[in-house]
Amino acid sequence: MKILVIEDEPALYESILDYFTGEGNICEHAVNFASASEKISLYNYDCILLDLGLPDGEGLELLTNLKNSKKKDGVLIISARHSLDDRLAGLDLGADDYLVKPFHLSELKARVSAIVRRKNFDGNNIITFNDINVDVVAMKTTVGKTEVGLTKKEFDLLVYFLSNRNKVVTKNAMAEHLWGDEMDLSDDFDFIYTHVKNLKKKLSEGGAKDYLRSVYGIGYKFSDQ
Amino acid sequence: MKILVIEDEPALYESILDYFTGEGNICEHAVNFASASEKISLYNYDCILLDLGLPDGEGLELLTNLKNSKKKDGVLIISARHSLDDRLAGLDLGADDYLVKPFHLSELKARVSAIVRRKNFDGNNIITFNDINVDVVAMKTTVGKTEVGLTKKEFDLLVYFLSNRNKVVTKNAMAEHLWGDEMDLSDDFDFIYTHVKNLKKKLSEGGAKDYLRSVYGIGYKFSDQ
DNA sequence: CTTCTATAACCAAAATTTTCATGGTGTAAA
DNA sequence: TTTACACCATGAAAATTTTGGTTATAGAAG
Repeated sequence: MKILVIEDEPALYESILDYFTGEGNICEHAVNFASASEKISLYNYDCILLDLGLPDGEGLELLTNLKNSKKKDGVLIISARHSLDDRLAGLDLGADDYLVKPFHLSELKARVSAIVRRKNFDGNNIITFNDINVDVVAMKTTVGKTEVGLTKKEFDLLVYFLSNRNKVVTKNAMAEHLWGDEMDLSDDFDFIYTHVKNLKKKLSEGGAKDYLRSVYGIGYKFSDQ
Repeated sequence: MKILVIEDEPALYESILDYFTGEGNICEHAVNFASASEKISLYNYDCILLDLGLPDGEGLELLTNLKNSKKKDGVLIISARHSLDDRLAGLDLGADDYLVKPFHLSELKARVSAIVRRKNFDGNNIITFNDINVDVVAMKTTVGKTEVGLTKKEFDLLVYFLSNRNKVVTKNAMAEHLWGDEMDLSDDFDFIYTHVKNLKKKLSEGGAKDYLRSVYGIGYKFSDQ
């Protein structure tokens, strides 16, 4: 994921950059209107984090320019101004979301992810892994040309595996992803085995190879070998 | 990976401990300044999770003491204080990151992993030693192009050897790192021999040279000669 | 009411970790 | 040099933990 951070306050942009870089994203950075404008026109970003209070220009103008071009980068406004007017002005001009300072980085991340998901699944909403195709919008899964009917949990599980292909996913992570905070992590979640088993069974009935391996003591890994 | 959780609120530290233990890590725990201070001085941790609001002392002092010693444990501050000043104070004293409560456990895990990666592997997921490659995220080990399947203890042992390459590691240090304080250090841990043997066997079956030498009366050394 | 889905409970199977017994090896002192 | 002894290596078996598969039940959806 590629992100542009437009922000002049060093303490803030450093922590944002560190954070998103640490998450494995590509981050760029602009401290003023001029360099931001140049970067926006030259490159494409999955999401632009835009601070409204820039030293040499009005941040909203960047947004106007962006929208006048054909670009479709996501825009998240971050600003200390918390009046409703500012908020509406930003959203009216086509920003995807608005976050008031100060905020938690995890909050910021959640918002950015939401924007990117919304944008990406709009056009290209199919995840592919060899002969497996998953349409996340139509919630349809095919192996080769045969469709396999998955339940919701099975589907979520598959999407999670596919977006973490070739990595070991722990059972904790699976539980947190599929069941969120409702699930007490000290509970046993043996029933994950049942969902995993059902998913494997349906995939193999559809004719897929056995991509999913268990990693003893840790979790699972979805990969080629 | 060995982690120390310094936190006095039972609900929170229990879920953190459950989570990280479930991920296959060694976790220890302190509820106050005194015991935290003792553990920090006696042992080494990959990462210390430090809550600033302790009942009997100022958490930041622990950080100061740690930095004054030669230790290089990673430190992640977790705190309810979300002012920028608090944040900067912690980072100025040498903390590696700062996370504001409340947070998601997966978020915490990501931060801890990032810290450990940065410290131990130059921010890289892959550790290399001649023909040996270890991907700590995919949990995959290869010698040349052949993959060798290691168990968790073997894997941890190898990672520990590789991050202490060309140094002699004592058996005590190995035991402490792989088993933490569940293991009474007065016990004999002869079974380390077994794990070492199994690791050596699998590596040599994969075609690796015999990099691991025992150092009589001390421990082992993983190196070229 | 019927059918499908999600969770629970249970036991069997598999993998890992630890224990144990035995013999070999390095070191230092006699 | 020899000897005693602690240390290390190894193989096999026991103990423990984790996973797989079956079946049962509750609850939602149709």
